[in-house]
Amino acid sequence: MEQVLGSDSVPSGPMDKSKVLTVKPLRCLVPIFPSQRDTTAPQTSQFASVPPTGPFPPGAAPFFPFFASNESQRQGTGANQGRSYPIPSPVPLNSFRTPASAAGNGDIGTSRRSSRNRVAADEDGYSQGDAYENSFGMYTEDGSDVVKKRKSRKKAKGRPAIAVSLSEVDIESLVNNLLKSFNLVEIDTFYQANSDKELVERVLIVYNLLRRKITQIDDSKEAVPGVARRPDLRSGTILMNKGARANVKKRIGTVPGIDVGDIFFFRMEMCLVGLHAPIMGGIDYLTVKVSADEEPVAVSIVSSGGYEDDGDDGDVLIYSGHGGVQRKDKQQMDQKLERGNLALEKSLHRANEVRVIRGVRDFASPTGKIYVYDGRYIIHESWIEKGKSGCNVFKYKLVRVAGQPEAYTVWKSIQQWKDGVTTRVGVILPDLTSGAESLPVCLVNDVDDEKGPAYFTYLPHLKYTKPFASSKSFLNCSCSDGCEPATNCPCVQKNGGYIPYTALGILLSHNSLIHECGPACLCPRTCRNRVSQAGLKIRLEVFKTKDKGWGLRSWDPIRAGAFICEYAGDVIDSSAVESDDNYIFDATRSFDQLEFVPIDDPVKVPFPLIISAKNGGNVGRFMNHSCSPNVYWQPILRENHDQSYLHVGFYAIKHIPPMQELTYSYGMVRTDKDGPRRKKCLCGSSKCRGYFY
DNA sequence: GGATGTTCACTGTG
DNA sequence: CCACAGTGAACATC
Repeated sequence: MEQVLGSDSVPSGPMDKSKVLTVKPLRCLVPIFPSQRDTTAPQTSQFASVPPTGPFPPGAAPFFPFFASNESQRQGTGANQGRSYPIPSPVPLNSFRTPASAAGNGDIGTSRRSSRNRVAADEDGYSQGDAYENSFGMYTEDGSDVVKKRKSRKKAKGRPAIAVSLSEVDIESLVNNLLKSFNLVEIDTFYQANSDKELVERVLIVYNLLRRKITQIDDSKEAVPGVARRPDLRSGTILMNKGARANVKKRIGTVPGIDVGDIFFFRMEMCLVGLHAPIMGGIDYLTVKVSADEEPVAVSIVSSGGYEDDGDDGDVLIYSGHGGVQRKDKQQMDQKLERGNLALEKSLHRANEVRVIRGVRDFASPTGKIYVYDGRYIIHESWIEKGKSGCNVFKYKLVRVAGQPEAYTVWKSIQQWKDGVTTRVGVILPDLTSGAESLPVCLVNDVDDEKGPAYFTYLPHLKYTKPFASSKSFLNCSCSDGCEPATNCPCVQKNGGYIPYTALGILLSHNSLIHECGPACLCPRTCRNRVSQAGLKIRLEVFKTKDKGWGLRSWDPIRAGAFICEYAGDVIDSSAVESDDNYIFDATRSFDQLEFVPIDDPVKVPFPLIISAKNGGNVGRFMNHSCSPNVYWQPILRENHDQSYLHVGFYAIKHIPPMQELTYSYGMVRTDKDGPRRKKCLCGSSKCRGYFY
């Protein structure tokens, strides 16, 4: 009914609202002026409120010198300095980021080939395990003093307190190692304000590594009541204080390094990369100078679901303003035209773009949410409605700017495919595994008329004719309820005292050999330490790519670290490799250090495993190569008395949105002398080597 | 009165 | 359920 009000409020401006509201705005409403610019034009810094060189928000820049000295001081005393692993010393500080301004033409990434020279270093082996693991294994005492300390630290913002608790020292050195590995130690101020894809990705990956690691540590302690269990916030604060963040400068419109469709699993992630700054609030805005006056302008909103409604059109969003809820007693009251609400109002009149992030329920983790960046919207109208309690609520109608890649609508389509409401176009087979997997795997071709890949037998698991023999005999566990962290279960011990996975089956740390429970272990199939044995958890599809044959992608969003599938097939001897076999997985190849996996010693594969999936295999055989992959593999060992079964597990490097192709690096043949096996690479990445194995 | 430092309120989340 | 943190804006001090 109020729609009537809404429709005529467009031309008549804000007067309606001030009439309805007795509240006077915090800042006066200056006269409306037309959007002074075509909104499709790039909006780089028209409203820049922060000069590129500062002054900087407190908490970021001023602390760099401090941390730098802290860093060098720590060099000799850190918890793992005594270890023999080569410290990734001053890091390949590839002098890296000359201010992005200089690279105005966006020619990034061409100078990074040098990471290759690290390959030579790995050839003489190393002890297994990684620095992070080991540095933690030593201290698992309680952290009861941590709580108090964190409070008192708040005063001296960002200053690392004198080490009180051993585990805090550990976290400090873990963080420093991570930051060094990913070249996030002292980010150029301008680059920090105006970032790019590289920085965004590195920040996100470090955030997730840190968060998972802290989760793992928390997990291994017995629950201390009162200790905050929010690794998401804790790791976020740490990175904030260290300045390891991107796009600090707020901006209207597109954020460098963030693509429409990108997904996030925590509010903190969006905060760290400058997509949406408020850690809780739904509306982000900045203040712009208008002659002598200032006014707020909205930059992004998070719609956490609930009230969007408006039927099936995924390009329209009805958004409610904030406020109107008494915090203490949860009393409802009228919303006021201030802060975010005022900013949205201003954006409406200026016809500014507003980024929209849609929160959707995460079915893999019912308590969690996934945030989908759905691109830029324009506010078309606003009005006031009476809420349930009879109080005034602001409503804004946003319409998606045309010409952007699909994002949220993809999610809607997938949901409909799953529900059987609509059918996927181009389906050749609804389940190419014929029921061999716990979930169906669709075979789809919507690009040409090829009817499917060459014949093969679907094998859900790796087939061994003979396991690797071991000289020693392994203990099996007897955890009848499944293995738990912080127990003396032999399988947990083999993993350095931890279970390598979270309760959700997310891999907790990179670069370690994963010891899963073996056939003789008495724990159930559902044990947390049998993630790769539990079958598919992600709804995958095999699809025809434009130019790379068949490929693999997912209907479900995938979290960084999630297990995707193993590489199934027949374990063969190196002498049995046929030259026309395009489905070889060869763990003895050399694998370039992945850019987004910590620069640590890579895991040594304990046995020379070669798998052929030519005649038989699983979905893993369809995953294509890429020089900048979103998936990587790790060896998994399952032991059984004196036998070892080595498996290859695929895990997500980063969060992967639905329908994005899954790729990993096939590696290089070590003795390659420009041999005949080289294949032209079509990955299309800016870092493409041009060929693979 | 401009610059800088401090405190507080506001915002849902996991 | 409830502690949690970034930010803007008001307030305080230089």
